[in-house]
Parts: sequence; C-alpha cells; structure tokens
Amino acid sequence: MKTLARKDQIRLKAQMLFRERGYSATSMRDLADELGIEAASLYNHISSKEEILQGICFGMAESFFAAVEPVTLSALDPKAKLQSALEAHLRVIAENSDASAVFLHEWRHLGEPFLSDFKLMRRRYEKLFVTLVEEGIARDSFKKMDARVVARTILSATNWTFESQKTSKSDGDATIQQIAELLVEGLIRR
Amino acid sequence: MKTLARKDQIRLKAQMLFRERGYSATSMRDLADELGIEAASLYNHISSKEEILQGICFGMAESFFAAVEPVTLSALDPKAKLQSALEAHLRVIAENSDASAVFLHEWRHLGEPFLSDFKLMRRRYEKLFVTLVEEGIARDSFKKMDARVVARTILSATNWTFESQKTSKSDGDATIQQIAELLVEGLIRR
DNA sequence: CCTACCGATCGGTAGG
DNA sequence: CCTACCGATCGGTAGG
Repeated sequence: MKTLARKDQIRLKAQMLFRERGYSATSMRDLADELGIEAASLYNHISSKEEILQGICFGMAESFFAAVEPVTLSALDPKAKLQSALEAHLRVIAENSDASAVFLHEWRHLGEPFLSDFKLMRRRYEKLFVTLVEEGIARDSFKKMDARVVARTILSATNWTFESQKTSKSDGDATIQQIAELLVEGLIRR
Repeated sequence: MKTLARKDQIRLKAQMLFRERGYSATSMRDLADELGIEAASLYNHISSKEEILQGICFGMAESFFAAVEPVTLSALDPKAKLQSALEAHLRVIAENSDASAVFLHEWRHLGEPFLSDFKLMRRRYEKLFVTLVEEGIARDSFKKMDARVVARTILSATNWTFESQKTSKSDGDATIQQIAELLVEGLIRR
C-alpha cells in the first residue's frame, strides 16, 4: 500500500534526523526536504511531529521486549540466560541503531501521558535484567553484588558502546558476542 | 554566603535546563524566567546562546583532563592507575552532574569550528584510557583484549550509570568506588 | 502532494 | 536590567 510505504519512509528519515540532530533541532521542513516533498505534505501521512517520536519510542520498546522477554522465561542456567538476554538486547540495537539512539535519548520530548507510560515501560524492561542478576546470585551462580548496580552498569555499557559505532554487518556479530561475554564473564561470574 | 556573579548564575541554570530539556528545547526565555529577569537582559552577560554551551562543554573538558591526566602520568602500577583514573573521571561527573550530562549529550549542537575542536579533544581524552589499558596489557598486568573496546566499554558504563542517578553526597563516594572496582576487577585483571 | 498562509515563538538588537 | 521590537522559523491548517 502506497500510503503505508510513505509513512515508513517518513519514519526512517525521522529516525536518522532525530538521532543526528535531536528531536527538537529537527524541523518538519528538514524532514520534508529529506523526502523531497513540502512540509505540509507530511501531514497527509502523520498527524503531528510528536506522533513520529511516539512511534519510534514505543515501537522500539516492543522490539526490545519481544527479543529479551522470551529469553528470561527460558530454562537456561543463570549465566547463559543473562548472556543470551544481553545478546538479544544488543542485536536489537545493532539492527536498529538510529531508532535505538532515539529510543535512548529523545524519549524525554514525549508529552504526557506518553512520557509517563514510557518511563514505566522502561522500568519494567530494566527490571528484566535486574531479576536475571538476582536469580544468578540467589542460585549462587554469580558472585554477591548489588543487582541493580550491576544490571544498570551492564545495560549502560552496551547502550553507550553502540553510540558512536557504525556496526558494519560484518563485524557486528563479533562485537556483540565480544561485549556480552566481556561483561558477563567479567562482572558476573563468581 | 557570597552571591555568585550573574554570569555564573546563568551558567548554572543553563546547565540544569540544557540537561533536563536539551539545548535546542531550552529557550532564552526559559532561562531568563528561571533567573527572574527578561530574556533581553541575558545579553548583558553573554553574547549568544551557543556561547553558554561552549562554556559548559569546554569547561568540563578542562575539568576532566585536569583530574585524569595527572593520574596517567603517575608511577602507579597499571591496575591502580586505571582504577584511579576511573575514579577521578567519576568524581568529576559526580561533582558536576548537570554539566557532565550537557558535556556528554549536547555538544553536537556546537557550531563550527567549535564542534570539530570538541571532537578532537574528546578523542584525546578517550585515548588516555585506551593507553592505560594498552600499558596494562603490554606489562602483562591485564588479560589480553581489545584495548579500544574495553576502554570504551568502561567509559560508557561510568557515563551512563550517573545519568539517572541523583548521587546524593552521602552514597556518592561509595558508588564511585563500587563502580570503578567492579569494572576494573571484572574486566581487566588477568 | 501543493500553494498559501496562520499565530506562536525563536535568538537577538536598539536604546535608554 | 527593562521596554519595544525585529526578521526568521517553528508546527500545523485550509483548500484544492
């Protein structure tokens, strides 16, 4: 369907621009220029600038949950589970680097009630990793440590690492495993 | 209690607002309101909005170098040196959390030639940590690994960790040591 | 998807 | 530090 395709084009270009310049510094005219149309024409496909941001932020949230939640429910042992979850998280970022950067940085420009919804969702997601660490500690697979600090440190490291990386398809998988292993082996294993 | 020079007051409030809303989403009128004056009055103390951003970004750059460079030149063994450098880095962030957040996120809104200068400086700073890791590997104090990946992972973890933390004076030092130790012990020691 | 246009707000200046 | 104001640009609408 033609309209859908156009809407996707808008979203893709918006992801790029929001990542590069930030949401507030990107004008609808910038976005329209990138697509070779007039700013007014955008509104045939979307109803507001913020709607685009919402689509990116909540769409990525879905992607992250869809990738990581199944892993947390699996029967793997704690270490393998955490490492798999981390790799799943990293894979989502690697495959959607623009959208991920927007997800990580631009969500604060959401208006209410979306802002509150987003924050809640983000807490729930981080909780997945905290729980994995807690489980590992409880079952004596991980050394004893502050699960919240460790989980946050791990997520932080992964998120930031991809910030300034181009992640070419070739070395992408190697880097993902490298990082996931580095973190899990180093920080977690007793 | 001595009152701050107006220029310093402007900078402090700007740091808060730039951090909370982002540089582009913060207007000079927002900033003026926060100080209880008119927007036009700001220009008696500063010459442009971007000048404020420049002051924050390059001022923090100086703070980071001043704190970390001496450590890299010290005679400590590789592990102690890296951990000290990391703690110095973390202390600067903890003591200037608003300005650090701006330094980390808002620099991209600098115009040329400041943008290029900033990027160069940032590379030089990261290089300090890469070199520390390389030294440790060369002297067989650290396990063999990709120094650039490790250094970046460490910095990433530290930077992000303070993002959403209030860092109350009380638990600040504990957290700094906790994080620095976690990273160095876990990722680096052979 | 375009032309034509809106009110609001932007960073900044003039002049006191 | 204020009043008064500037041209530019913003997100968005009307109507075809």
